[in-house]
Amino acid sequence: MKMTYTIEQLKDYLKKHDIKPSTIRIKVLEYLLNNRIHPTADDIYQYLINEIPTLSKTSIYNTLDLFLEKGVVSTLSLKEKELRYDINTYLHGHFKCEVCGKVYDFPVTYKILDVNESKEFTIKSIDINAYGICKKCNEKINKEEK
Amino acid sequence: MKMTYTIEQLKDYLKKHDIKPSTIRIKVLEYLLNNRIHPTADDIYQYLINEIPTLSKTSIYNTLDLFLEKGVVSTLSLKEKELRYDINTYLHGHFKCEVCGKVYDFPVTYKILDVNESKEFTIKSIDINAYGICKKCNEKINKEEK
DNA sequence: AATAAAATTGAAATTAATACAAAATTAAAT
DNA sequence: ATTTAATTTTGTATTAATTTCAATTTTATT
Ligand SMILES: [Mn+2]
Ligand SMILES: [Mn+2]
Ligand SMILES: [Zn+2]
Ligand SMILES: [Zn+2]
Repeated sequence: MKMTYTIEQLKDYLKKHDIKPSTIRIKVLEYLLNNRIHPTADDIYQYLINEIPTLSKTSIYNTLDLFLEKGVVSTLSLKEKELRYDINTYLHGHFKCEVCGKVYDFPVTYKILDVNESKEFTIKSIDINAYGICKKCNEKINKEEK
Repeated sequence: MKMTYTIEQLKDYLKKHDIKPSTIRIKVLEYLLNNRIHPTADDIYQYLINEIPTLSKTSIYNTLDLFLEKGVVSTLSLKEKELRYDINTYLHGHFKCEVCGKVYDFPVTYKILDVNESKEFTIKSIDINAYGICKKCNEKINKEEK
């Protein structure tokens, strides 16, 4: 993991979101900022257990629930059992490759928000989740076929 | 539940989707066609257990998995534990009211498919899920406030 | 240093979904 | 019609992500 943020920066990030900085919270935030792979709670746990041997899974859930409440993360409910977490809370779409399992971001134009014109609902958030095959996997498949 | 379909119609519906009609499959299909509320497997089970006292939950899962495989239903992965099923497999968006919990359909313009222009992914399906407050709940809240 | 508040842990409970073999039903073959 | 094979349904056990919650540890306050 690239070390891109100083402890002070991470602490400020949390404070700005009305979260008291603790060791675990800083580590989880650092992981999320440096690993933008839409990790699951377990992904985060498996990585951090190396750094904090006494770490419990519950602490990861506690931290992520708090982050969610304070708007530090958003969740991705893709068609899989585990919930994923995203440190990027700005409007953007997600694409899951059904071959390699990776989840990619893609830009979403404001056109999509035309939906919001509807008088029926007050929309607070929108998720746009696409499924298919990514470029890399497509190329691999084409190679094998020829 | 309004009886809108004859047994023969239900059988044909299944046959057209390459599914052998059985009692349970017909009943599940009938439920899905007459109750367009995006039910969970348990919703379907709780209703049908009254009609088929020997019914098992596994049969509901088996049936829904088969329906999914044959394209009779699509699934909704909203930010909740249970998966929901939709007999409407045409492109449309979903709105979940965070107050009453109901899931509504809304039309999706083809604009959204501009996303598909991307050279990075081959998109096979798109889910558009919105969250917020529905009209009914909004009105109720406004009344209480005044 | 003593006390209170907050954060973390660990074990147990919950629960949607899955696995799978046995039983029951339906279809095909004799 | 009876036997045999194929399919469907059931029931039990298992899995695994998440939740609950009381006990412990850490941090902040007096
Ligand atoms: Mn993202
Ligand atoms: Mn729908
Ligand atoms: Zn891929
Ligand atoms: Zn509502």
